[in-house]
Amino acid sequence: MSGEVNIKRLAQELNLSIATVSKALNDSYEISLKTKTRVLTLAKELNYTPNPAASNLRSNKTKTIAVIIPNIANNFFSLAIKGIEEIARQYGYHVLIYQTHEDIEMEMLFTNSLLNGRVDGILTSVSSNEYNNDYYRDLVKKIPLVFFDRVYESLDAFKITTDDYQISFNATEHLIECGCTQISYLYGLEKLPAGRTRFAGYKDALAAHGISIDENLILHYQPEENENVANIINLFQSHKPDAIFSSIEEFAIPAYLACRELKLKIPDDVKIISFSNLSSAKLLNPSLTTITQPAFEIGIEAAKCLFKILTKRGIGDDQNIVLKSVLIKRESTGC
Amino acid sequence: MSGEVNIKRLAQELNLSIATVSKALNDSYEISLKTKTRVLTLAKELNYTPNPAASNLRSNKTKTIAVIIPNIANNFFSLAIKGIEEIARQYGYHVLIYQTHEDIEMEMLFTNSLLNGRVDGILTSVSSNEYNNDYYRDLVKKIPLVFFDRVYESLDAFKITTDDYQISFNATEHLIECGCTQISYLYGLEKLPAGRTRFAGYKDALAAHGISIDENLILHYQPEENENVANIINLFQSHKPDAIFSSIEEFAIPAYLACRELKLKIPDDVKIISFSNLSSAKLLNPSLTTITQPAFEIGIEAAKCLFKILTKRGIGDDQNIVLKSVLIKRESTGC
DNA sequence: TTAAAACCCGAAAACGTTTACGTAATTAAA
DNA sequence: TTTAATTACGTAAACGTTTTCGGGTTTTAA
Repeated sequence: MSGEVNIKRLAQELNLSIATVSKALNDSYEISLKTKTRVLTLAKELNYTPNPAASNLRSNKTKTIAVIIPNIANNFFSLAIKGIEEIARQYGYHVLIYQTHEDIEMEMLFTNSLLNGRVDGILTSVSSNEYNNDYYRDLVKKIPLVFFDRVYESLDAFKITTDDYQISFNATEHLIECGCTQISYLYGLEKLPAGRTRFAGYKDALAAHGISIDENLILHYQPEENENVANIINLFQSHKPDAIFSSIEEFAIPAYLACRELKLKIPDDVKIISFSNLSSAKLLNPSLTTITQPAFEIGIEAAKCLFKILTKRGIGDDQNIVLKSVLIKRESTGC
Repeated sequence: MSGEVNIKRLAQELNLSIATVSKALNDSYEISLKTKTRVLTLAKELNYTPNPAASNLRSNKTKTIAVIIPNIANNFFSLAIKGIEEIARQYGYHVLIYQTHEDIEMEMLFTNSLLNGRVDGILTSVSSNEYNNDYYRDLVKKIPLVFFDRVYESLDAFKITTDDYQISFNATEHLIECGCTQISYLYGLEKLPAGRTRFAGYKDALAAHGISIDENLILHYQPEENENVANIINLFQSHKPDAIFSSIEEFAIPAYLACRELKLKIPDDVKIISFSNLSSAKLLNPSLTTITQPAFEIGIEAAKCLFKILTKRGIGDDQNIVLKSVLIKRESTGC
C-alpha cells in the first residue's frame, strides 16, 4: 500500500536483513531456498523492481548499451537497430540510440558522454564526413566497442562488415556482362573503408575486363538530394554512360528521377544497379537491381559480438566478422 | 593521470568541499563566480563528467526517456524516432528504444521495467494485437507518458494523432471521383482507434455518395505477408473490386504483388491507394497514391509534449494534438 | 567425541552524487 | 554602533543497492 517498495521495505516485512534480501534476489548461494522463495514471492506481490541507479552505482554495471549511427530513418540502419534490439532483449539489456547526422563532432560528443558509466558498451557505425582514427584508437581502450558496417579499418577493434569489395566487383561484372562499358560510378562514403572498398571492387572489375576507368563518369555524393539529381542529369548530358553503379542507397532514387527527367528508358538506354535495402525495390518502375546488405543480420552479429565481450566469453575469436551481401538482379539491369 | 575523476578528486585538487564543487558544477547561486570558474576549468581540464547513476539515485532525475513502438524497421516509426531523437538532443536527454513486435505482453513488460526510475518519461505507440485500457489508465498516473499515432482514445492522457478520419474520407472520395464503386478495404489496426477511425472515414465516404458497403470487400490484415498476398488474390477472384484502399503500409506491396500475379493493370483495372511513408512511392510501378502521415513531425510533437510535461511548462494546454496527413495523388489512382 | 567444513544470515561500508542545514565573514539597514 | 541580511562555503545525511567480512549454527569427517 504505502510508499515506494525497495529492498529495505522487503527486509522489514520479512524480518530479514537488507543484505539477505539483496542476495536472495540475486540468487546467491549463501541464501537458503526457503528464504529465497519467501523473498521472491513478496517481491512479486509488491511488484518490486530494483532501482537501476542504485544498482548501477554500486555494481558498475548498467545493463545498457548505446547505438551510435548517422541516421535512424534509413532502411539499412533501422534494420540494423532492429537486430540489435532483439539481441539486447535476449540478454536483458537496454538500448540507447544516438544519431550523428554524419557529424563527427556530434559523434565524439555522444561517445564522450557515454564514458562515465552510462553504458556497458557501444555499437557504432561511424559518420562519413571525416575520418578520425586517433580518437577511436584511444576510445576502444576505454570502453567495449564494436564497429558495424562503417568501421575504422586500421584499428585493432571488433568489426562487423560485409564483403563490399567482392560484391561490388560482381555487380560491376554483371553490368559488363550485360554489355555496358561506360559505367558511371555514384560515389558515396568516400572517406570510409566501406566506400573505398566498393569503389575498388568497381575499378578492379573494369580493369579485369580491360575497360579503362573514366574519371568523368565518377560522381560524388552531395548531402542535398536535389543537387544529386542535377548532377546526374549533367553527367548524362555531358558524357553518355550506359550504366549507373550507385554505391549507396541515397543515390538510387535520384538516379531514377534523373532518368525520368531525361526520358531515358531503363534498362534499354541505361542500366542501373544500387546498394539498397529498399523493401520496395522489386516494385519500382522498373524494378531495381540491388546489392542488398544483410542489415538485420549485421545488427544481430554486432550485438552478439558486444555481448560476448561483456560476458567475457569467446574473446580471442576473430575480431572481424564479414557477412555476405547479395546481388539481386531485376529489370533495371535487364539481362 | 591517476584513477577516476569524480567530484571528490576535483574537491581535493581545489581545496574545496565536495558540496561546493557540486554546487559550482550545477551553477548554484550559493557559489561565487570565482570558484565557479575555478571548478569549471579544472573539470574541463580533467575531462570530468558526472556519474549518471549517482546523480540519478540522488536526484531522481535520469535525463532519459523511453520510446516503445511495435517495430523499428518501419518507415513511419523510424521517422518518428528520428524526430523524437532530435528533440531529445536539444533537451540533453537520452533515448531508450523498445520494440514490442505488436505483443501486448512485451509492451507491458517493458513499461513495467521503466517504472522504477529508469526513465523520466515514456513515448509510446501501442501494439495492435490487443486493447488494454485498464493497464494504461493506471500507468498514466505513475509516469509522464505521451501516446503517439496509436493511442488509447478514451484515456485522459496526452495524445499526438493524425486526422485519420478526414483523410480516409477524402481518399475514399478521391477513388469514388475516379469512378470506382467497388472499393475494397484492406483493414489494419482493427483494435485501435487509428484503424477504426480510418475505416469509419471510408465507410462514411461511401455512404455520403450513396454507395452501400459490401462486407465481402473488406480484408483483414494477417501478420504473414504471404497470406496477405494470397488473400488479396482471392478477393480479386471472388469479387471484382475496382479499387483498393489499403489502410496500412504493410498492405501496399502485397496489393501490388497480387495485381502483378493476376496481371491486373493499375490503374486501369484497379486503382490503389495506401497509407504509406515509403520514400519510393513515386517510383513504384506505377507510382503509388499515398496517404502520408507526417511521421517525423509526429515524433517532434510527441517529444515536445513530453518535455513540456517534464519541465512543468505549459501543462493545461490541450492534451490532444492532431496533425494533418496529406493525400498525394499519383498514377495508381490515375485521375 | 571433536575438529573441520558447509550452510545461512547480518552489520556495515561503499558507490558518487545532491541537498538540507549550519556557520563564518561580509555587507546593508537601522 | 548594533543588528539584520546577504554571501560563500562546509558538514553530513541521504538516495537504494551490492559486497566484504564476520559469526553463529548445523552437518560431515576423522
